[in-house]
Amino acid sequence: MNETRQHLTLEEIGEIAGVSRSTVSRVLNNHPHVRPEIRTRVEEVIAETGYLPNQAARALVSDRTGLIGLVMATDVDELFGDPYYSALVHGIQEGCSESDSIFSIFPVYGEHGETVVLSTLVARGFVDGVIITAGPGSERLIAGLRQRSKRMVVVGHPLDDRGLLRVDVENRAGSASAVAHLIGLGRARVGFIGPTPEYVFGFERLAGYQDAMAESGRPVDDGLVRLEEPTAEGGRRAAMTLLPERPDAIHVATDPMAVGVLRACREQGVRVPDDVAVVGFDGLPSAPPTEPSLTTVVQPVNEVGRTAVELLQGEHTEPRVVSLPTTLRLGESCGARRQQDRPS
Amino acid sequence: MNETRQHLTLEEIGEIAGVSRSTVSRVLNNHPHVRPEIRTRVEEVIAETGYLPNQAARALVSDRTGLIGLVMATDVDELFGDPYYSALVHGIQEGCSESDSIFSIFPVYGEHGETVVLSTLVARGFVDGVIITAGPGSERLIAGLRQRSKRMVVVGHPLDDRGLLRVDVENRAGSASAVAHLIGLGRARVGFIGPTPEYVFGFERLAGYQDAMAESGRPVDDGLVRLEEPTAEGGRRAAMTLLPERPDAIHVATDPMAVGVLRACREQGVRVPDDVAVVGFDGLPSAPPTEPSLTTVVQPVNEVGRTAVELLQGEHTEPRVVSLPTTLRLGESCGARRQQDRPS
DNA sequence: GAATTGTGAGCGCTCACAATT
DNA sequence: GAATTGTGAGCGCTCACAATT
Repeated sequence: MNETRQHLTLEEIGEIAGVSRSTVSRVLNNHPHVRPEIRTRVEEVIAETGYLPNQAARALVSDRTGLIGLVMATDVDELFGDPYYSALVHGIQEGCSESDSIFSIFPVYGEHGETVVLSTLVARGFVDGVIITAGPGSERLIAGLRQRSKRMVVVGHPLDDRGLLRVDVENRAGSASAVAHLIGLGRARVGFIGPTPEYVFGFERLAGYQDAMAESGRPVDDGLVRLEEPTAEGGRRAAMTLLPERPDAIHVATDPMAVGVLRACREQGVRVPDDVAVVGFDGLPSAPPTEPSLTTVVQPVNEVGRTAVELLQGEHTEPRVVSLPTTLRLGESCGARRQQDRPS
Repeated sequence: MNETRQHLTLEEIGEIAGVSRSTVSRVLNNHPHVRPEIRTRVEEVIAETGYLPNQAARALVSDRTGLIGLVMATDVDELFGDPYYSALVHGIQEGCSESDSIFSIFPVYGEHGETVVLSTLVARGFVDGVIITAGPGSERLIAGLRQRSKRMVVVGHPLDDRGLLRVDVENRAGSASAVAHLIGLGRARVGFIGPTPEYVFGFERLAGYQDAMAESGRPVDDGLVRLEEPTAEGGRRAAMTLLPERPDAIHVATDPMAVGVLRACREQGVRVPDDVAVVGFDGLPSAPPTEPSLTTVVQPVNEVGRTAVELLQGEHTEPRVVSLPTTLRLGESCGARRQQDRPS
């Protein structure tokens, strides 16, 4: 049993291989200018001894750890089970494995946790860069990180977006395309249901709705707009007060809210898509299916994750926003398919 | 704007405060033997400058990082949404914040990821210790970590359990108590549905079932035992072949499987608990509710997480298993409540 | 003489440069 | 003289010890 000795050093490996620590270091880091037979010998010794370089020493001199951290300021119970995080983590994983970084998630809990993350984790040492998602729970953390972190990429849109390196999706254009689609299907009274104002993406999606309405020459009727908490229950509540206004289409700013809207329609005997067409926003891979299936604006969360890693790796330190385009995915809830099915 | 300078050192802080780097270090690490006024002055300078110690340098000399890593060998899509991980992460969080460690999750993907974790992460440097859950997907990783890691705690029971520091729950006693409960309610033909043999906990829970049957003097009828994949669908399949044997009770080794069993009963017109009593195993906080509500053996996953951290912090390096007791939580599916409701 | 402070060395690497082939 | 190797210094801390009050 080739007992891996606890603390071999470069120096000792060099001694065994009959070279200096520098040469071993060169082999380890794939530097050129090492004679092939020496390289082979050193590699053999490394394999035999099971030597692994001390990361702390490496980090001390190179000021890099190779770690990328996703800071999750949300409560654990929420983040587990959230299809958005699932997709985002997936994308970040891909990005990290392409760039040979190690991906780690730091679940942050309470103010104490925030302090720890701010100080120990990021500001001095543990990670080369940090990815953090925007949202009401992370505003303070982002503010704190802004001053200290060498590298931070924010996913989404925090209230205070000054001077950030950000990745986002085209919320406004995405919602506009959804509403334009509904209008194109002949819907006349298009409503909007979205989250309360602390969610910036909700604002942007509302703006997209207004864009498309204005574009089509329709009056933007604030009576057809409802803002609620971005959950299924919030969507249901919003729909309960919106349906009496007799909309014939609703653009819902998040899929979970759209699930609530569908539920409200069922409860009220409103047929989807016949009476009301519904188009959501999110289109996450692991979201549960709905009945009828949901037409929705798909945000490329996987791409968002990969892009966040790329930005973190890149050289640019100046503020920058990368905005990724969305796509409209047709389901049954908007009535488009049915129309296609009809003989023309 | 008090621009945080990028790389202040202990030495520089000392210079500003008019003391040596040693004194600053003592203040930072709360060592005794520092004159109060000096301590105050140093603390002021630290606060003003926003100084934070370099973690790499600290780790290099102290051989500790303060990081504890949860290695997740499962596919991300699975682990997100799994109530077990959710509860476990919660417990580990609590344990870490009590012991002033930083908690990080390392999602591992594919063989490349395994190598990275083995070498870079654990063996030399990044984390002080590693927590990893047992399961078919993590056997190889555990084997690899076993030789290298200074500290590893395995949660659950891997096939190869030699020489490990482990935390587990009392699977056998828990299942035995469930079955004893069913027998005590007057059920005569008690069946067992559990996972296929690569899941060690399934074995143990089966053994508990057999214990309780033997204890009550009943024959252990293998015709009443079904092993399937540990999912709702697996549970349903198992029940489909077990129900024709006319059991009047079933102990199901995992709650997700029990959900499938309930579904099968519904499909077959078998009433729960009237015709068949069902007792599950898991009792996770964020598991979705069932109809009827499930009587189940509750494993203290939160405690498991905390205990894992404690073991990691502790001084013992000799192999050791901590086994935490389960509790039986009554729901409607076993018929106990109904009996209590009856006038006696 | 006990409490407080500073000095020297060293943790294990990487990098620039000098020394070797 | 170009390719290859080794030496010295230093990254920013902590610890043992010596020196100071």
